[in-house]
Amino acid sequence: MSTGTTGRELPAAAPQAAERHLRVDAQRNRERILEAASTLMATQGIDVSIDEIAQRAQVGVGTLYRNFPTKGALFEALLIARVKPLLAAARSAAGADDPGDAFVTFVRRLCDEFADFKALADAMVASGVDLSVAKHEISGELIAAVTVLLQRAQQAGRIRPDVTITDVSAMMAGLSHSDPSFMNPPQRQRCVALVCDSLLIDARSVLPQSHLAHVVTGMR
Amino acid sequence: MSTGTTGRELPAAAPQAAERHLRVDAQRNRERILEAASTLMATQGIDVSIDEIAQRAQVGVGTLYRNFPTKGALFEALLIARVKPLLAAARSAAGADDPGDAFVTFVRRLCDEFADFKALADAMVASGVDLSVAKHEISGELIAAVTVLLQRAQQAGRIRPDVTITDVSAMMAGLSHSDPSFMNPPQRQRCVALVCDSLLIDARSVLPQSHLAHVVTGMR
DNA sequence: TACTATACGGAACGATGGTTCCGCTTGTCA
DNA sequence: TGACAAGCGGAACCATCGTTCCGTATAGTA
Repeated sequence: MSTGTTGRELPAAAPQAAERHLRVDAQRNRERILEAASTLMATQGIDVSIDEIAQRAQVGVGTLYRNFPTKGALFEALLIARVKPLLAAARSAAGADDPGDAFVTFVRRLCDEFADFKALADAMVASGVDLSVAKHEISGELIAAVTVLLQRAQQAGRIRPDVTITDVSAMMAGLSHSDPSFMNPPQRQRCVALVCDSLLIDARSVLPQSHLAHVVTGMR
Repeated sequence: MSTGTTGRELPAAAPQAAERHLRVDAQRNRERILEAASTLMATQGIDVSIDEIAQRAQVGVGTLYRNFPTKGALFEALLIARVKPLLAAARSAAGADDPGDAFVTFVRRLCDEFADFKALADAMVASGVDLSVAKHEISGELIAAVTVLLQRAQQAGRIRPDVTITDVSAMMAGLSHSDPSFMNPPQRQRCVALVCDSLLIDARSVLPQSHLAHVVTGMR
């Protein structure tokens, strides 16, 4: 997929490194691009412009496109790097002693990740498809892992049995809004706690303080 | 414009419409524009292009701009028309016998509205600011009315006391996603039920079926 | 009917943003 | 050190979209 139609051979975003022998400056630039993109997508999400990324990485847009054939490819490369540890976490959580707690912990982590890297939330929201229909391999694996986690927690009698993985996905996507004006990280934590309360059979958590502590906004 | 809950008149839209004496063709075109915009924004949200609206209304873009100086103005005119009945509903709900049920009913209606008119959801999400900080007058009134409704329900011991209006706004905004691939109306209803369960002190609703066309949610 | 203020249509404009092209630079290797 | 493939930068291209402008059409009126 994504071979440049011009026949210009490009190091593919994901399965590179091994065969391809990059010149040292090219290697350095590639890393710069990834770092810049990661930083910017963390705060601005998918809406960062290519120009801005290239500028921050101190390369020209041409260089960026030599490494990643489209904006989507760059985006995906970063996303996969983010999702992989989540996948591992979900799998290990599924084997935990208390699947109920493990589930809640994982959901919390997922939402923290959204807060740390807006692009991830954007991906889940804008093309929520990816995570519920397993369009991409990695997304499919994640959703599969979370499904197992959810089932274990339900079998253990901790999560209400009528909740589906689609419900969970949808709620997570809902919490992914990153409009900082009111869905800031502390607020998100409160909402996560509420959502978890609704999923758990016998829980009523103490809501974390809202933005009084760290965040200064004009509200309230 | 699908749900004919009540005669939701399309707006006379602007304050100046009263004194201005429009030519009959101009009047007709204005109505066509509002109708086209309403239809398109219901499904596509704020992202509809002006060209598309003008085309559907069978007028030129110039005509559209003569009636509404910016895209935002047109958008706002439609939005106000949508929010007004909601405002009335919130106010009347605040005086209901059982504020807890009234609160839940209102929240459900709000989400239905999102499903029927994506632009409303977009407004709440993209500039969620409007509803939580009362940037616009009508938004401020709505949030004030819902605040009263929430407080009554809390005083009646139905809604957990640690929940704030900001929590409610944030959750509502979260549920406003309209990616039809997985946050379709039936799915949204399930999520609304879950959210309501998390807000209520002593409730565990029966989740509506996800694939049925119309659903009855029984609250206990 | 003739006149004119009002309204109309849609080409053109300017901003934005992703993508391509190509002349120039530089790392690498013999 | 010299040659050249690999890599670089960024102007230019193209598509989209909100908005403006202006020559033309017509409703309303005398």
